[in-house]
Amino acid sequence: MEAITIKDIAKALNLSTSTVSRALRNSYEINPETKKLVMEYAERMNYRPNPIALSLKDSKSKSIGVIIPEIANHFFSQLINGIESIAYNLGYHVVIFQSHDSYEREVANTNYLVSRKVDGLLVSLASLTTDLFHFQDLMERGLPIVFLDRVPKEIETHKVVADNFAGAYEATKHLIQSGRKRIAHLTSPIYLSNTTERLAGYKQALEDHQLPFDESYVKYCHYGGKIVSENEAAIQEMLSLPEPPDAIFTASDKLTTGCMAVLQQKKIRIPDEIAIVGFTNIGVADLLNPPLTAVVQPAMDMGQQAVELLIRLIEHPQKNAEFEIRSLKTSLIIRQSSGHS
Amino acid sequence: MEAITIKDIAKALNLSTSTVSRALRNSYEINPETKKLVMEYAERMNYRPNPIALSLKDSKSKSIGVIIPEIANHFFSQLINGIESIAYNLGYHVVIFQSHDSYEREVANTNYLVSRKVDGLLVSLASLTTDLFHFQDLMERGLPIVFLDRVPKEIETHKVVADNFAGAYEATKHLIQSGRKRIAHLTSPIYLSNTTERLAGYKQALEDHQLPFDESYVKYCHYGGKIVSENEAAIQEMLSLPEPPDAIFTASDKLTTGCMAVLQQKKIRIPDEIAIVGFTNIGVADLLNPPLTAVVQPAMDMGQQAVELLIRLIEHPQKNAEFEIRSLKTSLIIRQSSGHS
DNA sequence: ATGAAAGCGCTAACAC
DNA sequence: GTGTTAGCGCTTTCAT
Repeated sequence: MEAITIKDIAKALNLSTSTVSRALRNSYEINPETKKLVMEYAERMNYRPNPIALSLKDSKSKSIGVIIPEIANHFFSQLINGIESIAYNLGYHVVIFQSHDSYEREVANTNYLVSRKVDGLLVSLASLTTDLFHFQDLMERGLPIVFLDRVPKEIETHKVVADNFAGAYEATKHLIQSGRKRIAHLTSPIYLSNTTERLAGYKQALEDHQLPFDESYVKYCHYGGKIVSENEAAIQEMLSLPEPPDAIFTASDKLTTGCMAVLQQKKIRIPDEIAIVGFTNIGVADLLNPPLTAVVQPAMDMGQQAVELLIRLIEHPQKNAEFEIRSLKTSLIIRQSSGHS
Repeated sequence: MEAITIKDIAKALNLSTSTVSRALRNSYEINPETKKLVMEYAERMNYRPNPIALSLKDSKSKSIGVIIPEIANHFFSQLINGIESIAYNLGYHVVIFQSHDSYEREVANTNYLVSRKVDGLLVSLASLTTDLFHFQDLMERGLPIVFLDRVPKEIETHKVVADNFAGAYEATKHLIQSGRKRIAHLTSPIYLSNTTERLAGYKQALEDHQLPFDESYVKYCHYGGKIVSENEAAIQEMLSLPEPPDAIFTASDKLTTGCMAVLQQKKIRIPDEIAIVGFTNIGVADLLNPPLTAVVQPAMDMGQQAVELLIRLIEHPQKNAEFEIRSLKTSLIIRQSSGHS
């Protein structure tokens, strides 16, 4: 186990540690011969600099913290995929925490990551977070943060999101053009940027096609579909309306599959009785019954762009910053659940 | 940003750093009054020990490395879920790497993690790994490693697996009892422990029920279903047999969904023409067309038990060790794809 | 009961 | 071109 250190090399070669250090970093002031000697020996002994010592030295840990609602979710696991791939190539490692959509856990994770000295934070907000002090405070103290997917309006920094408005608009328009008149919207808590933007796209599509907007067709699920009963209740409410919907536009992975499950269990035929379009990155949309029409987010790409921005921020701190908001295109994949003929 | 250090406390309180250090660690040799003073001040200033300095001191990083084939996969993301939850509670953080089932990436990740000084490794082997030197070498140098799910026969250490034999046996038996006679098996490369064990369970079930074992009914997918064409080819071969199968037992998430996709595209009706049982943790098995009969692994639990074993190994290194192999029960969830009437 | 000093591995300012 | 030294934050002998 005992790893070889610069000191060992110095001793073996009868040099000082600084010379060795400089040689290894290919400093111009070192004699080429010495350099060669050192490098070859280091290579031969399989020397690896101790990253912890480096971290202690310049208080950089070459790691970034990621706080997301949950891992076991198609969208987020693809996001992580993108994050890891880029971070790895840029020499950073990634520490992942799940908030499970709880404000308290989000705060706890944030504090922990900061105490572990991450160089920056990548965050997708918990659905129940409304107070942003824990992030604002850190940013003021100079910690780079980039938000992605679920982003706060109130904080100025880089953000990477899907074009939720356009995605929702397209989904709703598609349902309208497939002949649906009473389109409901099953969505997450209104605090989320996602929710607001998707709701706006949905409304705009209705308006542009001369359909009335009816508040009672919009149901917010506090737990974003993770609690079955909540899901069921919301859908039951919709179905109990004097004019029940003939289509539902669902706003997330869990909400979509949850909704399909409830309809299936109630023996409501999709799309005959109710059409569905879901905002989801589920991998097997093709294989569902019926195959699911989906608004797909470029999750990998979102993850990649977010780390890039974060690492740029870490390595070139901006003073009076120009912050970017990147909005990536979603794509509507039409299958049978939307009843398109 | 500037975090408060022990030195700051010492200066503020007119004490030496060592006294402060001892007071904070509640050493018996410190005057209760001083102790109280220090602790209160530390609390008030929100002092947090610098974990990097601690790591450098005793060359423990309080982090564990995880190497798995891929994140964006139901089984593995649940596994990570379990791992993270326990590790977090025990004060460790988790660094995740994906091998993408490539031997080279597995080796590269291993080396990287070791150079980052993780305290231990949790590994699920890449499907193409046959040479285990990179792990053996580390273990001999004293690095604790625990394998899970895809484990090597040749290495002696703790291992956590699903009871693959029983799971496969049960799946196959279920197909037989549902009236199927020609049951094929679509699986991963034979090097994987999983593959061997599931194959054995499959064989045993056939034998116990007086059905012949026919080698041409078993297809190994080198890339485990991740390359569509390979999947297609394997299934095509099965279908072209003089006596094509009337059921397929698939050995993994990707293989299962891939198989369903191919059958669907070929307009082969499930389960009428071909029944399917899949070894998979896919979350929406219910919603598939048809609903999928599945052998489900206790992925969360497997992850949790594996970290526990690993951390135990890290904190109480065993000399002439007794190693555990934990084999956790799978459960067969019967739905329509297996044609059970 | 408290302080001084060394050391974990590395870098960099400052000698020479 | 190379060596000496101090310092990153903390723990831990060894003095007192």
